[in-house]
This record gives sequence, C-alpha cells and structure tokens, in this order.
Amino acid sequence: MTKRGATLSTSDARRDVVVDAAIAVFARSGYHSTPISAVAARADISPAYVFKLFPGKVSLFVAALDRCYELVAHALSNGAARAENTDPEKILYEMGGAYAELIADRNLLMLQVHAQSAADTPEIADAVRRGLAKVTDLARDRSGAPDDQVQRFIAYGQLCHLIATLDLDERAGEWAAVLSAGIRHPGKK
Amino acid sequence: MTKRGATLSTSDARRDVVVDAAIAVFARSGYHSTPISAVAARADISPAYVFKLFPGKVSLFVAALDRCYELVAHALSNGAARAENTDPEKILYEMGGAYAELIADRNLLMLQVHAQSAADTPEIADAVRRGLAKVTDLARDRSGAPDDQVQRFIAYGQLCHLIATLDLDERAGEWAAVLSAGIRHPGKK
DNA sequence: CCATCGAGTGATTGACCAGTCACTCACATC
DNA sequence: GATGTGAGTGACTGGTCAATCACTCGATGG
Repeated sequence: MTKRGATLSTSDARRDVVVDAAIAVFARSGYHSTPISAVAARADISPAYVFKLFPGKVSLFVAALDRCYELVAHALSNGAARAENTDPEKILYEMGGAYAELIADRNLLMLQVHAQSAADTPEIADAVRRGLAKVTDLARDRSGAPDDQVQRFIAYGQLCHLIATLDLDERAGEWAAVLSAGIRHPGKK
Repeated sequence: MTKRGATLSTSDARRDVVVDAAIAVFARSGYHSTPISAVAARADISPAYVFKLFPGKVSLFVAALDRCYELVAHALSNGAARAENTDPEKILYEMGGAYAELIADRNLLMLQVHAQSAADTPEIADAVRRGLAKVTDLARDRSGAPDDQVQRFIAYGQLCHLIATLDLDERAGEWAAVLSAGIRHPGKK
C-alpha cells in the first residue's frame, strides 16, 4: 500500500535517490553484509520496490560503483583544470588535491575498498576495471605525465585508501606516521 | 560421533590445520561470504568443532590474519638478508622480490584485501594495524631507508594488491599496462 | 576392567535475507 | 466518474548460516 498522502514520483528520479542511498550504506558495511533493506530504509522506500528499480543486489551495487567513479573522474577533471601551468607533476598534484577533497566524507573511498574485496563477482570486477580505466586514462591524458608518474599517482591513491580505512592519521606510533606523511588525507567525516 | 578408525590429534595441532584452511578459504570468498562450514570442510572437520577450537568466526579470521602477517614478515626478513650490500634501495628491492614470491598463490594477498574491507569489525582492524605495523617497522629497520622510501614501498605493495585482484596483468589495454609496468607480480595461481 | 578426560560430531535453533507476487493507491485523460 | 497505468507495499518463501548442546568414541592410567 502506498503511504497515505505521499506524492508519487517517477521511477527514474527514485532510482537516483536509491543509488545515492546505496553509496552511503554500502560504504559503511560493504557489499555482502549490507542488506537491501538497509538501502531501502535509507531511501525511505520499501525493500520490495528496490527490486522493481534494479534487477538484483549486484546491479544496484554496480550502479552505485559506476556513479562513484563518475564522481571521481569529474573531480579529477576539475583538479586538472585548476592548475595554472602545464607542468605534469603540478597537474597531478592538483588532481590529487581534488580527489582528497572529494572523498572527505569517506563514502566514495570505502565503496572502492569494498568493491575490490567483492571483485570475485564478475559484474563487480568489471565495474571496478571500467572505473579504474577511466581514472587512469584521465590522469594520463590530462596531465601528460609519463607512465611511471601516473602509476605512482594511482599507487599513492591506494595507500591513501589504506590509511583512511585504518584511521592511521589519528593514531600514535612511529610506523603510522611513516605511512601517513605528506598524504593529503581529509579530516574524518 | 567420531569417525570410525580416525586417530585423534591434539587440539593444538588441529587449530593449526584449521588456520591454514581458513587462510585458503577466506582468501577466496572474503570474510562475510565465507561460512564456517567451508573452513570446516577444507580442514576435514565438522563445523561444530571449529567453534570448540575458536570462540567465534571473528577470532578465527583474526588468527588467519595474524598468521598471514607473520608469514609476510618472515619473507621480508629473508629478502633483506639476501641483499649483498647495504644500499637501502637495493635491500627494499630484494624485500619486494621476496614478497612477490610469497604471494604467488594469491591467498595471502587476497586475505589482506578482504581484511581491509572487513575492518569495520574492531578486532579485524586491530589485527590489520598490528600486521601493518610489523611490516612497516621491519622494512624501515632492516633497510635503513628514509621514511619516504619506506612509504613508497608500502604504496606500491597496495598497488600490487589491486593489480592482482583485478587480474590486470593478463588484460589488454593501454591503461592496464601503465599500472602493471615493472611491478614484480607473480604468475597467477 | 573401570573411570576419566579430551577429541569430535549430529541435530537443532533462531535469526536474517534475497527475491517474488498479488495487491492497493495516486494520478491523468477522456 | 470511469478507466488505465505506473508507483509503491505487505506478506510470504526458501534458503543460509552462526552458534549451541547433548551426545559418542577413543585413549590413557590405575
């Protein structure tokens, strides 16, 4: 039964809302331990209707992931545009800064971590490769940097994910400082 | 009922066997989507007995993770010993080579990836930090390299995990080559 | 030969969850 | 004001899984 007094919307608009909810919820608890009902609750929707909007759990996760990489690519593009000169190193630096800003709320970052772990599901692995290809190509083409610098850029991105996942930047200890040094991580949440 | 003709072993020996099984099985399907029964089957044990050996699923996973980092630390140590001279860069290089050999079967690598994703469980996050601390300290102390080189060492380790998870080294495409270039990844399986 | 203790299991329980289906309700148009 | 269509839901199902418990069996020592 439709909630009394609720105004109906189009299913396309609803789909967008659900994808946003999915990003937030999957980011917190990962793919396998997040029930569809949690996404539904966040989107203020019944669990059953989620299955009307998406054919299954996997495709919802993939939709969230696609949106995630789209946002990342957009941020990197903005970062590149922000650099004044054409020094590749400088452009990559600006891209890194833009990325750090984007993932300030950690949702997009954690979603990528969870996706990597769930990559034994082929659709998810494909989505990650698709996203990573987009990001890598973007970093290379817009910066004009040589391949090894682009590789380094991605590697330090991965390190950044590790630091954020484990909250290393808020933790005491020589070793944690070694890993976090100079990484432009955002303040938590 | 105990299997007819089976010789009993001590529970400590069994625990070791179960941890080995746990590494293999958790590495394939991750923490949340691996049932205890799968570990039990691999160890040729009843699911019920696993709970006699470990208080719960989490502590079994943590035991597997502890063992994983122990093996990694051991390999790195061997690698460091293998270097003839005392050039820090060269020592780190040997350590990387030793690591690449160790994770040839991908189990220890994937276990780390899954652990990072399951780090919202505090006991698991603690285990990962413990292991990473051990590895970082070892890399720094044994190589004598400056902090930024140690940081780079770990960052490229993370990149290596990403490449292996997504099978990038077997995939066509400019971008995949950019990320995989020069990484000493093992042959699959 | 009997008692004891640790190894190991079968059967069960209680919770949770992906996915389905028949249904109701709001809205637009004629 | 009848009617068709798409938004949205409640109730259910079949399956899975962590955890528990009462039990059996084998070995060891007196």
